[in-house]
Amino acid sequence: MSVSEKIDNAETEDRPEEEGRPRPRPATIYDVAELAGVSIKTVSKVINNLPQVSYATRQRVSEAVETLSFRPNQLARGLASSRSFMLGLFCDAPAAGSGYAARIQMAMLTMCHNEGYHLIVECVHATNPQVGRQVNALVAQSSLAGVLLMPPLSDVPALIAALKHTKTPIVRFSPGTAESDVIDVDIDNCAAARDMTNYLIGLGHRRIGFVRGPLYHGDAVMRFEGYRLALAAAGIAFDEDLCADGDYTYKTGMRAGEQLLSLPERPSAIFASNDDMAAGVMAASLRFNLRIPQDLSVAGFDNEIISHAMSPRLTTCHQPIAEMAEAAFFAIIRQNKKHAGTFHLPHKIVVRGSTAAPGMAGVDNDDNEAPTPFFNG
Amino acid sequence: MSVSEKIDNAETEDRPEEEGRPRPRPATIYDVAELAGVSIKTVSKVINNLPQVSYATRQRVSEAVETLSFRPNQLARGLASSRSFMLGLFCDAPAAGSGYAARIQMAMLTMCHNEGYHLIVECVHATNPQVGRQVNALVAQSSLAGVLLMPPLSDVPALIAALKHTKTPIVRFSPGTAESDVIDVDIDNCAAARDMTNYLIGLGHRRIGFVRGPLYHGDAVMRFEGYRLALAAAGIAFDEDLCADGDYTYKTGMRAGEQLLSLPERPSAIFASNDDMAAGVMAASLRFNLRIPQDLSVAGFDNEIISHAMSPRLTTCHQPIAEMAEAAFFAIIRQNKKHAGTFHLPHKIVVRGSTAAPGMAGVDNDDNEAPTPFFNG
DNA sequence: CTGAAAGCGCTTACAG
DNA sequence: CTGAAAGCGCTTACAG
Repeated sequence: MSVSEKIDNAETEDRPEEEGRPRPRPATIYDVAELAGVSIKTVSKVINNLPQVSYATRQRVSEAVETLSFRPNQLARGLASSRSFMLGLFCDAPAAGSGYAARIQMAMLTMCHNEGYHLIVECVHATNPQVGRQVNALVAQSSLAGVLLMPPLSDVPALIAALKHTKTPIVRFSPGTAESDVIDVDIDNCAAARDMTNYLIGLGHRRIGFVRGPLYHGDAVMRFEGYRLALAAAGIAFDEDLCADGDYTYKTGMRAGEQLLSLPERPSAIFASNDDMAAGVMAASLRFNLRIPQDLSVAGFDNEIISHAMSPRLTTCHQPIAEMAEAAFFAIIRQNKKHAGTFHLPHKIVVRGSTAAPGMAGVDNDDNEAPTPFFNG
Repeated sequence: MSVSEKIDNAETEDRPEEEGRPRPRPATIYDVAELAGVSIKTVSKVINNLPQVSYATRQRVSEAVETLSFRPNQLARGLASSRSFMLGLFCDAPAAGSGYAARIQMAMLTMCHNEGYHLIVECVHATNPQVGRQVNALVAQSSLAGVLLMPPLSDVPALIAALKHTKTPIVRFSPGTAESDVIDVDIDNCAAARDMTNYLIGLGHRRIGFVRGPLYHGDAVMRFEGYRLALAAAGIAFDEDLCADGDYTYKTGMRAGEQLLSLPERPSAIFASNDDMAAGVMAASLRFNLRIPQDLSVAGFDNEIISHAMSPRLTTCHQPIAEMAEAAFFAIIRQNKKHAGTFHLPHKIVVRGSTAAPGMAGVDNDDNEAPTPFFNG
């Protein structure tokens, strides 16, 4: 089929079927080379932005690309170079902590779009013993440029081992365990939880309840640790009775809140490991007829959209999602696992109306907000 | 680096460097054919479950596959057959209505995983005039087996035209406009909103407020239509003053609630087009010191997790997410756009504590729940 | 029931 | 600065 025929056909798409005409096949690198009067090698250089092509030639090729609406076939490219422009994003069930995962995904999507990559999302079950097989089946088959692990997958040794075996660069978000030859991206969850606890202590709280997250989440472990460190530093004895367990869902947060508020001597503040659970605590406080923050201060973690959507709005800890996604992306693309290590991005305590000194009414000041938008920002 | 050197390196990954050993290159179809003593054609048949291979041969090939941990390279497969095992999921920014989109994505992930497909998620901006180019760059390049359009992308003509041009099967979720040669999957939003309105009317409500969703969302249009039809059928005059606008976010729901509750003669019930906005309405009602449902009934739509996570829990309309994903998946895979048309899946009104007859206390009965889980179910 | 050969559309040494 | 050729790992008519 000649180039002109092809061009012709592409145009016929909206008209009724015409016979005797070959079907519009997308233009290939050969078509471009022919139209530009160069070899395919030269075209390849141009579309890959490689040097050593004269300006005039580059220009001519670009025009041909434009004329033919040529788009290099990613499959062929990947096959020939054994490196695809695809990143794998592996996540567990989204039920728990879904806000964080969804925001990371969105931010990664933006990065990929800007840089010409694509994101393959895969659902992997942390507890599946076949996890290694599943990983190989995907990674080996598709020469993924890298794999991003969302918690709690960041801490599944079998998964990481399988991934390392395939030589795929790995980025783990918010891991709780150490691992060699991988890139870790998170905030310092321990320091952040310590900061939040210190803030509550600074307000005058002494009996501070804590709602733990699921301990197979590394970040949940670190946040609990930060809480304890802050108490210790302030000379407040740790009291297991002031701790309750949740799995990062609203419902378990509510149960935990009921448990803590049923104590003979109830806490004056409750710090939940994430915003969903903090929302549950606030719901529980209604049943005890407690005013927030006069009778009970509540703090969350993550700066999820829900933390904004309550009344009073929730004091929480902001994670710089977009920056984390950007760090992960470039670490995986550019450094190709040579620069394994940890990226600790800065967190920020966001004070809103749900916390105050014991017995005091709250102040909910919009100016306290992080200036960055919640999503994509 | 020579091939043998390369092979060498991979093998040594966990052990100290060994010399003289070829590197573990992933097994190819040739390796399998050699080990099984057959041609690659036969191997191809076996791995693709094609007929006309004797049982004994199939057995031998399968063993070789197992022994070598062979996984067919998806890139090569896609290139050779010009059909990949990848589906594209296109969504707009996730801010509004993100719950629905996230749940669809999760359900599609499960479908893909079960059926050996992969999901490429792409962020497309409905208002981007270059939308056609963006689509081509992805679809044409990767021979996607099909593309799933999430609202509001379901109603972006330029996008759909570009997609049709590439001959890719298209599934639209919850579209508001008609389109030929595509597969549509949704519930009957109009009938569902009518059912909900009828339910409120049946409770004795006459002044029923309505919070519209963004009208570039087809489902928002249909839900508004259903509300009006129900009023008309009951002989209740439509009153634009009882309507307010939102964009499916909590915040706009709260504003809409404030607007409607500030009316001289305020509504006894408010039906919001989605759960997030209904939650906003409930928050607004607090500021007016209204008890729910005694002073105000509130209904939402979608049966999002948030509808469960409020007190009282929200009366809403359940969408069968998993069934929608399944219908979409098989429509795209099997029917390959030959059977274009609409799949209307059944909705279900879920009555909870936020609605009651005017002046009456609510009943929140767990048994009213749809027995299906929220996610994946 | 099975094989040998061509081809999918690129990239990549190797030459010049 | 550019070209001709081999090869990535599959599928698919075409033969038998």
